[in-house]
Amino acid sequence: MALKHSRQRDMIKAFLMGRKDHPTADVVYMNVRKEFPNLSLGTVYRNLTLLTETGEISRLRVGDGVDHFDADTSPHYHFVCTECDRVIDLEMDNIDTIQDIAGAGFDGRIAGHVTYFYGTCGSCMKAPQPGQKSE
Amino acid sequence: MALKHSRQRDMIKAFLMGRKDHPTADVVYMNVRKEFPNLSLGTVYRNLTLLTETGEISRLRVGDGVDHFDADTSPHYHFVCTECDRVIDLEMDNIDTIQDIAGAGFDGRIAGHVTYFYGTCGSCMKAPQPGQKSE
DNA sequence: ATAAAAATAGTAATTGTTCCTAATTTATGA
DNA sequence: TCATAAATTAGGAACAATTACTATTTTTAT
Repeated sequence: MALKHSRQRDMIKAFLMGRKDHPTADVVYMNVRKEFPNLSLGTVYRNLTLLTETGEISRLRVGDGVDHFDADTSPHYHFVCTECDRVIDLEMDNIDTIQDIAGAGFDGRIAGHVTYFYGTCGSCMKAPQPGQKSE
Repeated sequence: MALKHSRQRDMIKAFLMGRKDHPTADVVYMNVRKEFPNLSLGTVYRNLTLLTETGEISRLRVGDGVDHFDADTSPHYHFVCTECDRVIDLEMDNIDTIQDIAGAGFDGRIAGHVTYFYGTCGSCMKAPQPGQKSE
């Protein structure tokens, strides 16, 4: 089970590191494929899972039914725009105290939490009507 | 489009109200079916969505890839046990200030947030090894 | 160079969910 | 009470995201 090197995995990780949005497996596939035409979607999924397991990237489940991936593994939170569906990094103070608040009076052990914020992003607030759902 | 009454919808809602765990569509289907043998899975999904839209129940996306439903629509948080997968209600103080913390220095408008806590629940902490995944 | 282990491409299968259609139920009101 | 229209249903097909399978190709250590 010793990890072996693979060009595909390198490309996938490099692609993710070059983006500040949070692409889905399909977006990774579509893009990496441009330079690696016979890349397989299964390979993308397998490597995204593998990289998640080794902690090199992280998997984001923001509730839209599709997994997003983030090469920035430092602890931070995400905002999901309900207009354009973009997933945006938030720079904000630590809120780990919510775990203490949640743990008070709870008989189990709280190991972590997942939080995402939603609303309207800056560009959608400025922008007119047209929903310019990006990808 | 005026809502009409339906026995199936009543049964589905009644079933949900009688449970304090947070069943998935399939669990609802399996159970309501016992008293309503020719219930269709599509009907369950459609009504769960409908009830969610009218605000009578709420949909929970805890990151396990399956939607859970909750007849308790009062604002509260959930804990997901990573051992038995149970989704448990938490009684805890308000943490809405996290939205202000997140909003500071963000150029969009934050309308809400979704948070769930995870760890080991009380009964799994007491219990021996065997993963007794319930449903 | 060789051979074992790991990874790949391509495709099939699975899962959770939504969509479709003809038949049935529900609400209305003559 | 009966007819009618609108909403809902059962059942199954369709769909989207993801995982599993398998023969072939790469990688890495000898």
